Formats: sequence, C-alpha cells, structure tokens
Amino acid sequence: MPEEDSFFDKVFQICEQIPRGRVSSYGAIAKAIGSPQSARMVGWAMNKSFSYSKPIPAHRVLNRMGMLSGKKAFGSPDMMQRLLEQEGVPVENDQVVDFDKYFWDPLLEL
DNA sequence: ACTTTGACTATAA
DNA sequence: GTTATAGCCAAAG
Repeated sequence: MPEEDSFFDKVFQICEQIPRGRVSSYGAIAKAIGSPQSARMVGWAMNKSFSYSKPIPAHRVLNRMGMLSGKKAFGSPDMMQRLLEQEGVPVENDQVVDFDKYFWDPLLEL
C-alpha cells in the first residue's frame, strides 16, 4: 500500500473521513497532520481536491468561524451552501449556524 | 530563481 | 464587537 505521507494526501485522507452532516476547519486538519500553522496549505489542497483520484467533500471544510470561504471554488457560489444544507447543516449569510455544534475535530474523533 | 498569491489563524490594539 | 499585523508554506506567474 502506497500510504501517501505528503501534506496534500494527508489532507485528502482526513477530508474524506469527515462524517456527513458535520464540518471541520482548515486549522483543525492542519493540526491533525502535524502542521498547525499550515492551514493555508489545507485550503490550497482543497482547491486541488477536484484533481485528486477520489471525490473529496471539500464543502465540509470551512474556516475557523464556520464561514464558507471557498464557496466560489465549487463553480457556483451557492453550491457549497446548498450541499451543506442538504446534509443537515444550516447556513446563513455564508456562515454555518451553530458551527461549534457541527464541528468535527479529526484529532478528537479520529 | 524571485515575487506574489491564497478556501487561514492567532494575537494585539 | 472590529481592524491591523505577523506567521505560515506550497503553488503559480
């Protein structure tokens, strides 16, 4: 088994493990990888997630405030919000309601 | 090879 | 509550 140890691959592996109806943050994922200061790279990885071999639920990854910072990367600005609401995560004004309640910590639950 | 950019976060004022 | 600044590191120009 290849077991990718690259930064991007680790990000992808964690992202695809985010439970449906839950959301996580770039910082939390970065921390889970071992580079708590590389939250930006997580975002960049998400942008590249569509090039990855497997589908990545990038819409479940938000910034620390629960804001849909990368909604534009989904082709349509409303697509990300719709996907989240479809999974049971209410979004209002480009921000997840009760983000703390839906937050999923890879370090805590993985 | 250098500079700029970016789906971020933490701290300070 | 907001705005400003610094730290961070890989990809793109």
